[in-house]
Amino acid sequence: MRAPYGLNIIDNCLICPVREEHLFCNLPLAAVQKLNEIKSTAVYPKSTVLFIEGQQPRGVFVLCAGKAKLFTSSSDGKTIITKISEAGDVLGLNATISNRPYEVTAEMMEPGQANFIARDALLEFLREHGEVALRVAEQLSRNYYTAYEEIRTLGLTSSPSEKFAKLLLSWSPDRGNANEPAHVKMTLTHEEIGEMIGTTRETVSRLFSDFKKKQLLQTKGSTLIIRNKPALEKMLNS
Amino acid sequence: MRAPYGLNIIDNCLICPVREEHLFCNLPLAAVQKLNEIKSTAVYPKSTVLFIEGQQPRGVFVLCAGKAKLFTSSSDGKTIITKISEAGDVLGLNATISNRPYEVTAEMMEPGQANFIARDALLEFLREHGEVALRVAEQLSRNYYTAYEEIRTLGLTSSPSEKFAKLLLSWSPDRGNANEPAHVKMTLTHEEIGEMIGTTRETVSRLFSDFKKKQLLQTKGSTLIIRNKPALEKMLNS
DNA sequence: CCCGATATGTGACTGGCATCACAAGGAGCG
DNA sequence: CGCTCCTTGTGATGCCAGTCACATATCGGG
Repeated sequence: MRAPYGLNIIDNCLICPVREEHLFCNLPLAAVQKLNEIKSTAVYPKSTVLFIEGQQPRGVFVLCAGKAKLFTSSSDGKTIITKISEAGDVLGLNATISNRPYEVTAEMMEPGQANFIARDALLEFLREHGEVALRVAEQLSRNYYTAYEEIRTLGLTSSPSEKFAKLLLSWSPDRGNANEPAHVKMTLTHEEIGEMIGTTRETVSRLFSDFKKKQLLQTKGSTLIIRNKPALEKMLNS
Repeated sequence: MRAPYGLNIIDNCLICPVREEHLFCNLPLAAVQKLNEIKSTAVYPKSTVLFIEGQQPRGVFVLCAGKAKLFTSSSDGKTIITKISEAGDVLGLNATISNRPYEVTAEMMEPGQANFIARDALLEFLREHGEVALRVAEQLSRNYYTAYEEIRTLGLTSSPSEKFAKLLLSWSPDRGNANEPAHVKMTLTHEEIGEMIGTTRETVSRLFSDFKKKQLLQTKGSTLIIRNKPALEKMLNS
């Protein structure tokens, strides 16, 4: 099956390639089948906005393919990106469960596909499948942890360079020799990086220069080579 | 029944004065009775640390009386207070549910009392009482919202004065005539206020001077009088 | 392959806030 | 009552990062 934007549509959760790894994808067969019934699938082009911060929650989106950025903005235009979501992630869960407005805006960064599950159907599903409700609670507390990481970064990390180092480390694979250069595909603009660490485009640009001069970093097209992980770690304080 | 520190002990959840309002306090009778069995009550003096960020979670604390501050610190000593908890609040829920280290330290700000529920007992209780699990999920998503508020404050609110205005507004009662001065009991030091809005003691002191000069604010002993709420609101950007 | 739009590099300037320093209130306690 | 410790007020100083401005590079679509 072929969709626009050159994607293969995944229309059955039972045979989803990311089924094993994620919240709604690793459940008893009966539950997955039920989920498969109440979801609706759609394909989205780049820059599609799935939902906007402040909207009443209509339901959750399970991202099947593509990346999405979650961000929140102030009225004067300042923006912070709180998360880059990938396939398997569930978007809008907190708002949907608590029936409060979406706390972020979700926007596709590349073409992708998502399953939508309406709020009512989800809540009914959770009431029927009590074991999944606890899983949802666990997912929510994972989200909470991520949020706390962000709070620490924003509140305890004073300098942009430290935040930048932190971000680079979060990108570099955990495993692998610490002293061996790590290669990372970088798909964000300097502007977006700035929105992730709470600084300006210009500062990010200067940070790249600095870090390259200090042999911490190297770029090759859109590939980023992290040359000195231990040195980056030494820059952290939290 | 009398306890040290001049507090009355509340040893039965069934007759707890805050029973109606909060997570574990507004449940079917059978559930409350079960909770009452698995909890253990203790009284804590000021400055007691209930748990420390990074520790493996032992269980949750239900605060029955007194206030506690939740905060996280970096290794170089910088601290941010993320929440002031009051009677009825459940502390350590996220860590306990997800079995990850406590994400904050909880410290009593005044003498108080708390019920402790061990992790194993709590999880068993939740499995038996499925309806409560969903309530827990709701509570977790409320926590998540609070965390997001904090992220917005830290990330989108640039100037200390704006953050300070935000804090003052969060203290002033929602109801009541907007133009009428609101009286608030202030129990925090400037240092602690600084830790709440991510600035220094000195800056907080100067903010008080400024705001008083601008007729926004007035102090009378430890009572704080917010004189011009609309003007404070106009200072916000998010 | 070309062109407009978008992204990036870099200099100059400036202001707000952290930092340091010290003085002066205020509370608790013997 | 007077001591000490904690908290608060306020000046002087310096620096980092935001802002503005403009040049250059790179991307993507026709």
